Amino acid sequence: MTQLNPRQKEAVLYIDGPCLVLAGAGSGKTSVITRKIAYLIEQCDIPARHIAALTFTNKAAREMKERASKLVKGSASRGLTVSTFHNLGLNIIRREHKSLGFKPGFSIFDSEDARSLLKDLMMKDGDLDSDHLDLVQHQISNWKNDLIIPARALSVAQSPGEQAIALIYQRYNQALRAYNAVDFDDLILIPVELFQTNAEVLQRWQRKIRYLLVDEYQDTNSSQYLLVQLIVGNRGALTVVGDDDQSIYAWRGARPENMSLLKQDYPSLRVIKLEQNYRSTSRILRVANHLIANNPHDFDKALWSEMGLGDPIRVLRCKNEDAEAERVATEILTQRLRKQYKFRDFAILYRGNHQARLLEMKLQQHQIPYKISGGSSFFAKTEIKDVMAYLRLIVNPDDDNAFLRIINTPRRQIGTSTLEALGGYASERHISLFAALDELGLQSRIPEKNLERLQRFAHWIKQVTRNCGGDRPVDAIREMLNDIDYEGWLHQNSASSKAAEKRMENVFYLVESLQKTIDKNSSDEDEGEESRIEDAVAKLVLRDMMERQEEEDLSDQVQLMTLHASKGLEFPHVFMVGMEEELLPHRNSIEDNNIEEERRLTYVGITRAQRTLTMTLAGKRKQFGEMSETTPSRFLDELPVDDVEWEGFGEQSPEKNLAKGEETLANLLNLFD
DNA sequence: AATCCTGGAGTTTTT
DNA sequence: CTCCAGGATT
Repeated sequence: MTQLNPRQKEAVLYIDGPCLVLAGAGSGKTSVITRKIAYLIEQCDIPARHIAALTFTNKAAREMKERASKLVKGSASRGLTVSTFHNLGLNIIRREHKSLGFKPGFSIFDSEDARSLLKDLMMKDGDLDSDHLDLVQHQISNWKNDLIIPARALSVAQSPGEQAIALIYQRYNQALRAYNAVDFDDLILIPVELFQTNAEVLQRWQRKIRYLLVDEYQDTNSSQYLLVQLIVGNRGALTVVGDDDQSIYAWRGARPENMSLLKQDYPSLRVIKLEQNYRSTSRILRVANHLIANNPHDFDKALWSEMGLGDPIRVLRCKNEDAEAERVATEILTQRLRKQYKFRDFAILYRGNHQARLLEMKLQQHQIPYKISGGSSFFAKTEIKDVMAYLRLIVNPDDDNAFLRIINTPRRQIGTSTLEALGGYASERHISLFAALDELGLQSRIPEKNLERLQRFAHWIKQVTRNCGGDRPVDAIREMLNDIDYEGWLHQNSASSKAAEKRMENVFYLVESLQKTIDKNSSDEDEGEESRIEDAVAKLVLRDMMERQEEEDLSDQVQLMTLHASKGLEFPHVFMVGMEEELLPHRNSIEDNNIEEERRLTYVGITRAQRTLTMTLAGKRKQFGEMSETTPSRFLDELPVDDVEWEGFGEQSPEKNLAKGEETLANLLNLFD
C-alpha cells in the first residue's frame, strides 16, 4: 500500500494545526503516522530529533520506528523519538532528575514491587487488613492517573475508608522517595507536575519536541493527555490517531472521552476519518458496523472495503464447552485440508485466559500446532525477578524492595528477626536498609554473627558495584552470578534439572539483553556520559529492548489469545468462542453496566478477521464446578440477519423469533432442549 | 523451610 | 471445580 487514499493523504499533509485522525480498524493508520513522520522530516525540514511519536507498547514503538526509518531517505531519521509514553517519561525524569531530587540510578517499581511496599505500609498500623490491598493499589493508581496528589485525596475523601487509603497513598509516595524510586504511574505524573511548575524546563522540552504524534489516542488516560497538552502548548503541532470504537482499556484508566475533549481543547482541530478498510471482506465489515451502531457515538464512522463480499459469518451453537472446543479443532482441520489454508491463518479469540485450557487440550488431541500468546510473562519469572533485583540494588542501593528480595537468594542465613532489627533501625533513622549496614549503632541490635553476614553481603555488593563502573559492566554481572552460584541455586530450587537449565537460559538471555541495551545506548551518541548500566536497568524494567525471538512468524501455528491481546493484529480466519451472556459480555461488566466496552471488545474481535469469521457458543457450560445452561450473547442479536448463518439454533434464525415480541433467544432455546 | 490446610474468588493488562 | 494466598503446622 504505497499509494495513499485521499483521506490518508489529507491526514499526512495537514500540519497547520492539531489533527485528529479517526482511524477505523484496518484503515492503515500506521502508514499514516509513519508517512507523516517522513513528510515532516523531508518536506517540512523538521529535523528528526525534534519529532516524537508516542505509543503504548514497546512493540508498537519498535515497529513504527522501523517503518519510519525505511521511508526516510538516508540517515535523516536519526534522532527520531518513537517511544512509549512511559519511556518518554523515564527520559524526562532522568534528564531532570537533579531538579526533581532523584539520585541517578533511581529504581522503577513495577506493580509487584508497589504491591509489596503497600503491604508493608498497611501492616505497620492495622488500619486496613490485607484484603484491601488490591483495592488500595488500584485507588492509588487511579488517583495518580487523575493527577490527584495525596493532600488532595485526603481533603476530598468521602468516607473514613477513603481517608485511610489517602493516608496510605501519602506514606506510599514518601516511601518511594526514600527508596529513590518511582512507580509506573509516576513516570507520567512526575513529568506533568514538573512541567506545570517549572516553565523553564517545560520550554526546554517544547523546544526539543516540535511535532508530536500519538498512536492509539483513545487509550490515553488523563495524565497522559495532559502531558501531551503540555508538550504541544499552543503550537498545535499535534497529530493523534485513534478509534473510539476500539477503546477497550477503560478498566485500566483509559479515557476514551479524551477524543471528544480534544475538540473542546483545540477548537481548530481538524478531524479526518479513515473509513476505507484494507483488511476484511464487506460482509465482515457490515457485521462489525451493525454491531457497533448499538453504541452511542461522538464521531460517526462506517467501514467499507473493496475486498469483495466474502462468506457469511457463521454462528455455531454447540452442546457444551467440550463440543465447542472440539468443533473449533475439527473446523480448523477440515478447512485446512479442503482449502489449503495454513495453521497460522487461524486465530481463536476468547474473553478470558481460562478459556484457553480446553482449547489447548483439544488442539493437542488433534495434533494441531498452536501458540498461546499472553499468560505469564518473561519478567514474572522468579529467576528474572531475582536477577533484576540484584541489578536494581547495584544501581540504587536504597531500593529496599530489591534488597529484601535477594538478601536470602541464595541463602545467606539471615533470618527474619535480623531483618526486622535492621528494618527498625533504618526506619528510625529514615535511611535505607543498605545504608543502615554502614552504621555502628547496629552492633547493639543485632548479634555479632548475623551482623557479620549482613556486612559481608554489603561489602560484596559494593565490590560488584565498583566492578560495574568499569569498562565491561556486563562481565561484572556475569562474575557476580558466578560468585553466588546462581545456577546451583536454580538447580536446588527447580523441579528438574531440565527446568533449571531452562531458567538459567532465561537468565543468560536477560544478561545478553543488558549487554545489547548498553551497547545500543552508547552508540546513540545523543545520551553522552550517563549511558551506562543505570539506563540499561531502567529500560529493562520497562521491558524495553527485549526482542523476543518472533518464532511465530516462522512456524505454522494456530494463534490463541484473548480479545484484548488481539487488538492491532489480523488473521485470515478468526474464531470467536464463548459468545454467551456472562462471558461476553462478561458478568462483571453486566453488573457494572459496562456493556458498551464489551461491545467494542466484540467489535475488535470481528474486525481482526480478513476473510472468514466464525463465532461459537456452548449451550451448557461448567462453571464453578456445576454445569449450567447458558444464554447466547446479546451481541449475537445485534448482528445483521442477512450476513449470518446460524447453526444449532433449531429451524429458524433467532432474529425472526425475536421479532415477534417478548420472546428472547434464551427461552426460545429452552423449547428445543 | 517445606508442607498442609483453609477460605475465597473466579476479566481483560502494559508500562 | 481449581487456583491462589496466607496462615498454621511440622
